[in-house]
Amino acid sequence: MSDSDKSVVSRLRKLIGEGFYQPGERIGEVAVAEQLGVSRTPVRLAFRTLEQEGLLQRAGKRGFMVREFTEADVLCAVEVRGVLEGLAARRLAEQGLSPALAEELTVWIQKGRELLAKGYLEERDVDVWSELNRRFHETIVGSAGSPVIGDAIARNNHLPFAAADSIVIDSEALDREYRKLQLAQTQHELVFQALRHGEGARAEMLMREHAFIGLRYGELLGLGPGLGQPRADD
Amino acid sequence: MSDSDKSVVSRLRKLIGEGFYQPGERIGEVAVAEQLGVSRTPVRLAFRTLEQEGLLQRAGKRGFMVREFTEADVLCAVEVRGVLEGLAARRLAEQGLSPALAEELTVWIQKGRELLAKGYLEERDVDVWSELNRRFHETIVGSAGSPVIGDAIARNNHLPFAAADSIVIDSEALDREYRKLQLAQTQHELVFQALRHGEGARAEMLMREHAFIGLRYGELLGLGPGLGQPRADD
DNA sequence: AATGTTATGTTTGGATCCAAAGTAGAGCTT
DNA sequence: AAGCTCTACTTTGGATCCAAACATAACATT
Repeated sequence: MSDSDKSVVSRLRKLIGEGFYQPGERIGEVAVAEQLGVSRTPVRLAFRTLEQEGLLQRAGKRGFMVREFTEADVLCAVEVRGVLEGLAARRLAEQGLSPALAEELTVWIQKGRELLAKGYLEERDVDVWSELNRRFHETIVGSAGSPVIGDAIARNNHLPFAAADSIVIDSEALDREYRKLQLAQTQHELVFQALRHGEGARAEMLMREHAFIGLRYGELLGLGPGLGQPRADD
Repeated sequence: MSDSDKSVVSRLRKLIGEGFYQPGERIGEVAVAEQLGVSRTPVRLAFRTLEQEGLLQRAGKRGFMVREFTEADVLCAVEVRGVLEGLAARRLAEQGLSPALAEELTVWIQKGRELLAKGYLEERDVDVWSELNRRFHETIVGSAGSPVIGDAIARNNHLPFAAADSIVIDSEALDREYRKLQLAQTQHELVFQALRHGEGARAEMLMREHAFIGLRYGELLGLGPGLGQPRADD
């Protein structure tokens, strides 16, 4: 995929994620091509990619439409990531952590501890957490013995609300986010503990539960049973 | 996707699955276009689709190559299907089976019983089982409350060895296949039982284990610890 | 007036053309 | 002789052109 081709896909992904195109709306090749200032060819290629990613779906015989996602879909996508990351964690626990891998995971655990040690959260901490969180998850999934699991997770993460780094959202309420990240950090440490001790089932269930943190921790803070907020970063 | 476009994708999928192109081999647009008797455009579109499906991967800066799959990948893909179908089953058990759904599942259970009642397997029974097995799985996954899980499974099933209907293989050894299908039928009935009683965890674990049937039952028959055989149907 | 048929317009899919990027090979220089 | 550079060829990506399919609207017929 060339740079500009990739750019068409990601620009389109961004536009869809931002709700520029209404869910259910028919989306034409020419319109998008003009909008993005390219010819129809890269748009046609991008449509196929986005169809596979699940952001677009066929609109009858002709053309595509923006896929509509319900709250149930969001919940399901998070659960899917949970079971897949859980599978990765269990496999990793069963095959045993190599010293190098334990070292690697310790790094991200430690960075998390340092980030939260000062007892509050700053604006710029958000990116740091996002990065270390991503690396922690990537390391586990990438060490599960086959890229197949990671691929499945990556495909699921194309749904903009399902990705693991869609946790941190509200830069305005940093104290609430701090408590959320504290819980996330604890969960990371528990997963690591289970992995080190070869406790496959425990690692799996912890990882599954961890997936819900972006979704359900709001209830603990009295925000109601909603779905949390849309993600901030991309 | 037009008919011929779809045909290019599926014809390519078939060729790759049959090992016509060697894993790791660079695959060029012009070569494939000539081979299939179409222009480069539909081939380019198909390559994007197959890349998303995981059958092709980028070969450096230029072009694609056929993805290579190890035994570990095959095992992982089956496990991925297991946890996803397990998730669907658990959700279904937790939300409760509607009478209509129980009725629907009973049909496929019953058809399975009838198929196996005569005590042996005939050549033409293979297709019948393949169909009812597919419908049983589809019904469960399709009723899990969101298409997201089904999509994830569908994407995983693009790996030719991961699909649920890749169970039945060896039309030469029908007595061995009969015993395999007997076990599969029992597992279907146990899953159904768990679903009816709202036993989410049990339904999940049964469904997970059921995923392995195409892979591991060979060991029970003294065929060695291999991966079973490649699938027969498409 | 209502329905069916035809014609026109819109949109997608396939083919071809052109440009850009990359790779390999040959020749030159040190 | 070895390494570097320049050139030519291969291959991919983007744009445009043409054909086919589908939808819509208008007109005619019952």
